[in-house]
Amino acid sequence: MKKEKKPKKEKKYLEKKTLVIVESPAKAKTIEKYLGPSYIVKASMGHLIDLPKSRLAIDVEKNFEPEYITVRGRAKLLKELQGDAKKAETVLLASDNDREGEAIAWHLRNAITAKTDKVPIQRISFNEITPQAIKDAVAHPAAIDEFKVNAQKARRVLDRLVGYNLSPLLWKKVKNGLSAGRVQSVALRLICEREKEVESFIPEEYWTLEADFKVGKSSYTAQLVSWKDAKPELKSEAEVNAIIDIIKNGECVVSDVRETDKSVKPKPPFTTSQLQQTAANRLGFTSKKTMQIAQQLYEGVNMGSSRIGLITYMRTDSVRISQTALDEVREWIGKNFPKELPEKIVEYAVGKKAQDAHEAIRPTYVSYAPDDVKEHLTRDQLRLYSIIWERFVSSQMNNAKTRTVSADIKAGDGIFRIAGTKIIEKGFYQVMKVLSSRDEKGSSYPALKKGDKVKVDDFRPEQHFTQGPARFTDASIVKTLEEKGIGRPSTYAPIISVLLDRYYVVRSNKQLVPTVLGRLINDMLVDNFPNVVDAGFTASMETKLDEVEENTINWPDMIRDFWDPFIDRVDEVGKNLESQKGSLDEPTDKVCEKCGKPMMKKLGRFGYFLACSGFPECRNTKSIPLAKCPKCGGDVVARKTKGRGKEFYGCTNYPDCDFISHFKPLNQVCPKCGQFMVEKYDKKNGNHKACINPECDYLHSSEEEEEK
DNA sequence: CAGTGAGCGAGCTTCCGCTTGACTT
Repeated sequence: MKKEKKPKKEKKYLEKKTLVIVESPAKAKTIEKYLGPSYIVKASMGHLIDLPKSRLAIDVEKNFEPEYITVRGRAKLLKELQGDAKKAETVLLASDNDREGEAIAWHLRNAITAKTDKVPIQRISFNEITPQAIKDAVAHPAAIDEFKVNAQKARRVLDRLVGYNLSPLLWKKVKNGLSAGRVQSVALRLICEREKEVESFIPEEYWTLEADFKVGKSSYTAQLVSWKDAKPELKSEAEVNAIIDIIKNGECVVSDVRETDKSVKPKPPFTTSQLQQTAANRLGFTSKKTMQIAQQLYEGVNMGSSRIGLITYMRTDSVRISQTALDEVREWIGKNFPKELPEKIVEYAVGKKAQDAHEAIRPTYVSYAPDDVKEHLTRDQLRLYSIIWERFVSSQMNNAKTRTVSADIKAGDGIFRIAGTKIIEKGFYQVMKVLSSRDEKGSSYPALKKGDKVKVDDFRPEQHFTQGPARFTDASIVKTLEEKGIGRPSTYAPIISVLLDRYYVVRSNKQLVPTVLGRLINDMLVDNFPNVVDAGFTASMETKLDEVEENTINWPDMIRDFWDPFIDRVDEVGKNLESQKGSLDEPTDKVCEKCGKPMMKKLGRFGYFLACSGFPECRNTKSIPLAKCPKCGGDVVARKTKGRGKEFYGCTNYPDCDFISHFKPLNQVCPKCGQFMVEKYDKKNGNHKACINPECDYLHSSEEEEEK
């Protein structure tokens, strides 16, 4: 509203400035502070120019020339940057120092030179946001690396060709709206193959034997670790009883007592994948939730009067730490735990596949310990910040040391062992609150001496079954993808989300379980495109991209080698493969209440539903009944909340009946009270079944037995 | 820790990788 002369003055002032363009706005703010008033720093917020979404936009006849357009919704920002560039004295493109960043710089340069050829444009790069690193970068501008840009172009074109040819094939053969791609289809394959292993696993019975030994007043429980000089392999109760019979009346003597010290190293600071894994395992966060909260910590939290970014950038594949941060953390450790400060900086190896554009995820200021900031954070923010802070600080502290005392008790031909472990030098554990509660407890040492005569008090034989492979979780799929070089820090969480969105996979008690649809798609892809939906495909792509980057091969040649056989195969499968449409509609034993025909289970836009098999004559549909409502006897069905689309379970008689639960009903009735059972998960009991009735305490572990 | 609440039956979907707000079609 105020009209003053200021804008004009400022405009003139801007003319003399250097325009710096980075990717992230939070980064822009920090860098502007470091560079001072003669620089103006703006953010591109990722790619502004890309392939259009609505069509292939690659001319396969003309060397795979991509047709680039301004990304929808980004025209305004691009114009603004072009305008700023025109006014500026120099433009420095400071997008991330990796393949994608180089491409962003290239697109920006092209877009700016299309408007003006007066302003000099150069590329700068840095791998950490510290005043020194930024000043160094500005002092050494360079040209855009065209070969690196070509490598990104090749990657982009390849992914587009794969995704936009395989997906329509699925629309034609299975169902509209489905998708396939170099990354998501491999992730799906991993999950499906693991499921097959889970299914084909046959548990085998085995037994362990523990015995209680009495020594004076105290009693020790020891485990049989050796029988006739070999590891005991007890397959049945009879075998265990045979051993018990032999040794029950014999003499027992402590044959050996050993003390072993072990050094425990702290873990390296977090990369994105490690953060997601640890947050999933320790805090129960999904990858998506971890990234959302990390973003909040990165963007900053209101602390008193100012807003402070608490962590460094959260999408990184590197464990590298800036010298500034190392100096700071060593000073902090020296002040607070002087005995735990190592002589030298602790070094961690950066992964071979890492592009290393950013530092590890660490607190921006070590001096903000979790306790100091807790009143400014939500519970989840605090928990995530705590594991980041602890992981970083501990990574530069001394090792911890544990001592294990183990005693062997000889009983006939058997050796029973008892061991106790304690931490004898706390080292880095001293800053670990969230992470170490379990490790730190330890157990007491057995007070036994060699030669002590002991008496068996009791035998405790126990039956076990070998455990099959575990299904993937957010943590383990991200770990596996990273190990295989599939996906990037910015995509790990979205990969899981897309598999869930397509109904290829469901999450059940934190486990990723493929659906019938997911398995059908996977079988189809593996049968017809085994070399594309394979981790090896990405590995060989990366090798070739490196060659493009070194200019030893041309990117269109690389694509051509892949394309010719691929498109032939796509055409062949399109012609010859039988359509699977409708094969996913499962018959059910439910009967349509309108016409009496059986109902079918179908997958629609909003998930599974029941539809009358008399369609289109009878258009009756309904939600899938999961259980009987304990309040009114109606059907309990899955619903989604309006906001975040989180699933919950309610009665179809709503609003007449207000029954609701967020636990998933099982197809099972409580033997104690007759209400339905639900899946629950908590730290204490793990995955288990429980009765929905709050008055009823029936509960049992799902590990106990498989009911047929 | 509490609170959570359509309609789906067809045409226009989809990739991977960067990054954050969200012009109203």
